[in-house]
Amino acid sequence: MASMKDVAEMAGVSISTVSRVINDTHPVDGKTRRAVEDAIRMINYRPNLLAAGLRSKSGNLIGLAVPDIAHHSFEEFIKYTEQSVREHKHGLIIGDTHSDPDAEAEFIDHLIRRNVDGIIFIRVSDQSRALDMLNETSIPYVVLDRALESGTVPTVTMDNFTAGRLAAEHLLGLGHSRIACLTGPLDVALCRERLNGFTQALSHAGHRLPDQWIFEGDFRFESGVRTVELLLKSKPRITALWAQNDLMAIGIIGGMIDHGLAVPRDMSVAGVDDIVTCRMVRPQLTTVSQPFEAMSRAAVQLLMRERSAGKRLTERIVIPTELVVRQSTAPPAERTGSPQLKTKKESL
Amino acid sequence: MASMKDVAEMAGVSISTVSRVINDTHPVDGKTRRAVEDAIRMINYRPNLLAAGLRSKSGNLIGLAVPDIAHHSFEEFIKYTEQSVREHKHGLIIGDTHSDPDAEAEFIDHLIRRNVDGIIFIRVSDQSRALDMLNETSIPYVVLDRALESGTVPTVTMDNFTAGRLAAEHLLGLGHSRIACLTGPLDVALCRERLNGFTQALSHAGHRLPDQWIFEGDFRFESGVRTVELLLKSKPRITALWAQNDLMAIGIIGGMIDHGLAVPRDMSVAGVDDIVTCRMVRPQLTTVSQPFEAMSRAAVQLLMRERSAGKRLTERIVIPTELVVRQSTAPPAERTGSPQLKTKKESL
DNA sequence: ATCGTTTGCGAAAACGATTTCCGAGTTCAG
DNA sequence: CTGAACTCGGAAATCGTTTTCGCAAACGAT
Repeated sequence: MASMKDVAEMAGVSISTVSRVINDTHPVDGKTRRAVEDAIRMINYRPNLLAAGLRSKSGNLIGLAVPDIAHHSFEEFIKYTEQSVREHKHGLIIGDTHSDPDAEAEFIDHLIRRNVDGIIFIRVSDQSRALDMLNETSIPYVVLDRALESGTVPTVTMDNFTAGRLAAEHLLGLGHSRIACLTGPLDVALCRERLNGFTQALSHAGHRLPDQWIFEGDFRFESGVRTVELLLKSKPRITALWAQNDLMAIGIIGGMIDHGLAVPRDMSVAGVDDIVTCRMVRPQLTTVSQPFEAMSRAAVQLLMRERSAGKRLTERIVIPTELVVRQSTAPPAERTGSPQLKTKKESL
Repeated sequence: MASMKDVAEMAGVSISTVSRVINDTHPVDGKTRRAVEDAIRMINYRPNLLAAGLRSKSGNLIGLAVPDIAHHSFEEFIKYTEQSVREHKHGLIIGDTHSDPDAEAEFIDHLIRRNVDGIIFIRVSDQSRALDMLNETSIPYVVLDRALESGTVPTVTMDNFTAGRLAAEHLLGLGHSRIACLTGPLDVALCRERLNGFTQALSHAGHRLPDQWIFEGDFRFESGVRTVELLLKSKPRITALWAQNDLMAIGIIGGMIDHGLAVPRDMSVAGVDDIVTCRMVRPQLTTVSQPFEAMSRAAVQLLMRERSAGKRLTERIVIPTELVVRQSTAPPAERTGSPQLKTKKESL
């Protein structure tokens, strides 16, 4: 591989000058500059990023820690983060933590050793060692999608409160009043936040959300399926359900179909995220969008700003969200006299 | 950050010895070794990967070039590749090429400058510049999932021929004889390979696959939806359809439901890949599995072997596949006298 | 005419590891 | 007892950049 030295020799200048031409870090005479550029092209020179990073203490890298790479709720974060990182002329190094603190710490250790310029966490846990490790360095980091309790960590989240409110208002608007909710793990702040928005909108409309209508899930498809079983057992006669993410909502739909029930006929279902799968299932899922691209961009930009500011910023960026109406929600069916109810195998 | 020098001083040895302890590259006396290890722990020393990589010409990195990070058919490749790479104590740097040769070349350039130890392509195109660039270096690479025409490139693929055969045999076994196929782009070798296995199994059973029953798609969900429109226009009276990937198969199911048709009642549908979405849609999709994990592991291992062999290997690894039967396939319905046919809005 | 300031460039010192070379002491076979 | 081989470890070169320092020439303002 050709090195700067080769370029310098070929162009008849010093190594320093070559570096200056490449990085535009100091004025260089037009003629000299052209000579260097020609030489670079001539011998197909590629600046070595390890050497540059070693000296300048910037690996030209961003790290991305994800709890599960193949999880549908994260794939778009990964995609847009990569895109944004690349626009900033950096590389993206990705690590799957499997939600395991040890794996996470190991990955962060690896990143530190690589002189990364910043790290993005998707859904780090509150008691993660990783953030402590990073606080001993000067490496900027951002937590995406999950605000932490401690207010000192920079985060980028969607407007979770409004998400809950939008879902509730949509269902209320269709005429529903007996509405249940399938939440994520309630020890996670964003779930409580979404739930707050949801209940507040309900109570504004004069409705309550009794505790028996709140189901706690784990954000995975199976949660939704299992919740249908619970519903069939307790038969709370609800007419609509809002799941706090799409995967669970799709699980609800699947579970209902498995029991001979139909959505939205027998129950309206809505979710959160607007993952691509929403358009693949039937009925297509009504949902509140997670602004994946805007959030990813904001996270990368925050990192870059933090780097150039040279100090930790503790911003909490909140990206607005909106409702996407599709097929899984409709006005509540009349409970009696409806002919199809008679042919149903089961009912809620 | 502490450096080797600090460790050496603290342990009262030379830098070389510290390096030898860390890399186990030369015998070191037990006492000295312990002194060094203590010092390392004491000052929380982390070897710098950039410095190490610069000198040893190994970035401890694997690059992964993907046409679309958020595409469901790839996400499991990404996940398992990351896992396998990490087991080999390397980092994974990921790039989305958007199937664009320029973006791809730019990413490869970036990787070369980082002294990566190997590169995995998912579905590189035949006329990609990237492979030429790499052939000028000594960096090993592997193409995952799509065998190239030119036999000199190391590849890891599933057994595409058998995939086609398994799909056909399954549908034949259920009693179908009028079976259509929705292929991927037919200029792609693996699609023809799958089709060959499919048609061969059909003809072994004494059936033909007429040209009008072969539809060419692009591996995306919308292809499936669109194909249903075509089927409704030409009404070929087929009873089963095999799509060459799950996304298109799920599109078929969606399109049929949109037209008041049901799967497998009105048509059996099968796919290829066994992505997680298969279990989320209703009916759950019968499919031929893509062995994501085995393929990813094989690709990473091939890279590592190539590195230690010190020369290009041109292996073509083929991983076996198997049929996964779920709900979207069933024996063909009787075409006449079937009561539900009368209530259908449309029919194939 | 003089004194700063800017422009333009080279020499050389980092950055933090690995690797080569070498030398001193031990062990062991013949 | 001797030479070869092995064990252990230090000094120094090296990887390919960036960055600091210094110097000379040109420039602009007083």
